[in-house]
Amino acid sequence: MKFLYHPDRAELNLSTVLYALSDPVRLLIVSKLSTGEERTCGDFGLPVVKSTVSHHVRTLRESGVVRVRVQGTQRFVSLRADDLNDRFPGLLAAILKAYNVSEEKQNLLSNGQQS
Amino acid sequence: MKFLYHPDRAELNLSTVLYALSDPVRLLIVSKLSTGEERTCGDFGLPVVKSTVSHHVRTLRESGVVRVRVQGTQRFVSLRADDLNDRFPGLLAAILKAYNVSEEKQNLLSNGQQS
DNA sequence: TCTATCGTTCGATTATAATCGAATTATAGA
DNA sequence: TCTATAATTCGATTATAATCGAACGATAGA
Repeated sequence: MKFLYHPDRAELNLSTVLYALSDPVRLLIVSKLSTGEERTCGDFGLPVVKSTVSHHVRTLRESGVVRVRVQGTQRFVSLRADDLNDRFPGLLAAILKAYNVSEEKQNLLSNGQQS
Repeated sequence: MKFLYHPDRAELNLSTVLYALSDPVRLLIVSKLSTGEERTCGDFGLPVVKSTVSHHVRTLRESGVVRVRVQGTQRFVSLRADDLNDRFPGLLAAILKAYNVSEEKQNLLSNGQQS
């Protein structure tokens, strides 16, 4: 069984988090997690193959943006909203709000698959 | 005389802006501009050579984070706070606040020069 | 016109990362 | 034990970018 590294709340680094959130695919993942519910890796409906999804989820996890929980053959991914809010108050909300009014999601999905 | 490209307010792109802000040197530049005053490129006191400063200022300009104004042999750089606030309300403030309470500035400057 | 200053550009190096497909691992369930 | 499923890892490719030093360009001022 693999150990999945997650940085502690106090170790969250601003540039690292901003970098993790600066990729369109990863922004889409975070947007889909913003309801607060968990999703499995296969459940994101992303326009990239599964090994690429795995790479992006790992980047988000190692930066501290998401938490990954193993159950059986699946990984349940959730937003670390509380930790992010503690360290960077208002940041996640501002990014999600900006993302939702932008057309970035549409740009990404118009060449890929749907919700 | 060179024409300096600046994206319009409406063209600001979230992932591009986040990427521009995900570099420690560029975060330091933005932090120093956050008083609202202009600075020249040579005036940032960064721990990198001037060609690297030029590269970072260009990245910030082309992403829409800063405006660059030419006067004589100098470039006056300022934050596009109004444009960023219009498109991404709260984002800049959250990032600056997070940056100021972090130790990233210290990390960067401890190996370089001061203020 | 000469020179110093400010900044950009260029070329090179090095590092990082986004992406894919194939192979692999781990687990649940028949 | 066998098989299907979920996801990771690996290797390769391609692209991007951070950094430096050297050369260049533009301008102000002597």
